[in-house]
Amino acid sequence: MSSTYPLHFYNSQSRQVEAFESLEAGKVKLYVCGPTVYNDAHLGHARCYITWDVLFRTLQFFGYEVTYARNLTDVDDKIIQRAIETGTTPEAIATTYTQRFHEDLTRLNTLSPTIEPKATEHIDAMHTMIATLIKKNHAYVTDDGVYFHTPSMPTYGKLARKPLDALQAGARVDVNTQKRHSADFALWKRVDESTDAYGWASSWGFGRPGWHIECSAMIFQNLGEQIDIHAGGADLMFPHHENEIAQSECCSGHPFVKTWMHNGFVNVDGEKMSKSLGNFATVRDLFEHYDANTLRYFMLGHHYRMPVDFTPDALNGAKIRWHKLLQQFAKGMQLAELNEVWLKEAVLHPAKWTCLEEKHSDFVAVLAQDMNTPRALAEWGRTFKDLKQSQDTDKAKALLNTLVQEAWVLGFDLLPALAYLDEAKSLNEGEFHVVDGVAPAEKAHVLAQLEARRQAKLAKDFASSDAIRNALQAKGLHLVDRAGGWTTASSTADMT
RNA sequence: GGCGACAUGGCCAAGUGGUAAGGCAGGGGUCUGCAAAAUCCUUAUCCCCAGUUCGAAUCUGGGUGUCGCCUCCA
Repeated sequence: MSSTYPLHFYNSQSRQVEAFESLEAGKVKLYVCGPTVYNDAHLGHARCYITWDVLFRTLQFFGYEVTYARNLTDVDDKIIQRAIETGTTPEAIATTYTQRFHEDLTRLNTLSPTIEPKATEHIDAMHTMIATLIKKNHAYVTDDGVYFHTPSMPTYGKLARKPLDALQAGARVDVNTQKRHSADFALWKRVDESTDAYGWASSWGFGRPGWHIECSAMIFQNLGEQIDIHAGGADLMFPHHENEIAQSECCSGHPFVKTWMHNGFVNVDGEKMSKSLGNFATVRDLFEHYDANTLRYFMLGHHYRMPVDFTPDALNGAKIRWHKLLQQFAKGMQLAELNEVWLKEAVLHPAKWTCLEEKHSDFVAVLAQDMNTPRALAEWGRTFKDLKQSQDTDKAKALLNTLVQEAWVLGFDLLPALAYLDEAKSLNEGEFHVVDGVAPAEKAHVLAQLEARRQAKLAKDFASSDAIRNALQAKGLHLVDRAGGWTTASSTADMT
């Protein structure tokens, strides 16, 4: 189909934008580091998974058959710590937060990855890799586990460009005297089974896997020894991804990842948002004030590699913009005489594009150039503008179809436009409308007031009509007058 | 200390050496009894200095500032 369209991505390893060529024609193996499930996802996580969701969608848009693996780290000291604190088991913590993670991501409208491997289900694969690394003299056994010996790999540090001697110079003193080199890292960590029963038997004693080996093993088992794209947060580049390369390449003897991609952070007051700094806003908290599309619009308004500063002002700007777009979309549907049934069908089956078509040209070009979503949003906005200025039913239909297809690539859910369609329809039918944010008990009263105001306006008793308007506005209701004297009232509270 | 990234209008934010996308806010017009909403129009020479070039926001060097990684972290 369109798999020949030239794609370009920034490769963190070469530090430049490269022409993308998949290992196997028409197919892409994509791996993204997933969460450690011990806490709710915050906005930083949301950015990560939205970013790579768009990459997943983009690759498909360009005709690739993508195998997208995103793991779950369900064994980790933090999970165990959390279990101890709350008097439950690590498994229970992992299950709970895995479920909550899925709920959050579903709400964020991310596509499910093709596979979602769990660390605890790949212990055997880790053991196999560790055994191979020991055999090849890249790892050694100590009293407290197994370590990867970094000097055994001459090219160690090639991703983060941190040669071993540079690491040593600036490194803080490592307390672990068992390690032969301060940069060596654990593949397997032994624990005392009598006091710490959460672990697995191994040739090197009862214990738990090191963090880095998990991802390598999950990739080897599910995608193979060589993949096209490995993505994750910029903070994972070192040491996590560096160590993955070391283990994987020393184990297999050939290149591990073709293109490394890293997303920038979400900052708060100029500082990285993180659990350790405690300055995070969870996705769940944000859902109380912002819808998923708004969060996505906010994120995609920034290039994925750049840092994003999280401020209420910026998020509100995205919210206002997004809802204007929905409104325009609904108006367009009216003009094109398209209904709810059409939208639901179009959203469900948007995949019939031909992305080289003229109508997609600018949108496609900017996405193909290192996934420039800010530009893509601008191009998308131009189509909305065309729609807004369109007087022609057929043209509007075509534009709406384009918008639906492009919304799919960016991961926006257009179904909320139906609320605006309802609003527009009800006004056409000649009635008052009260939308979100008005308590049911209040609604009858508000409708009565709106009718009284309408009568006053018809009688040109503007003093009375203005008095009613002032009273309603004092209650936090926002009035929008339409033709025929009809009015829509909505709560302004949800626009904060 | 080592390595790296970034610095664009009131705010947010793109930008492939050829003369600054888009959004929010603001200003003006239209519409409306007024207001709101909607709609149309509208606002920059790109941190500083030097250099390369016919030409630089875009390349080079030097400053200044901010952030990140080097420790768990998306």
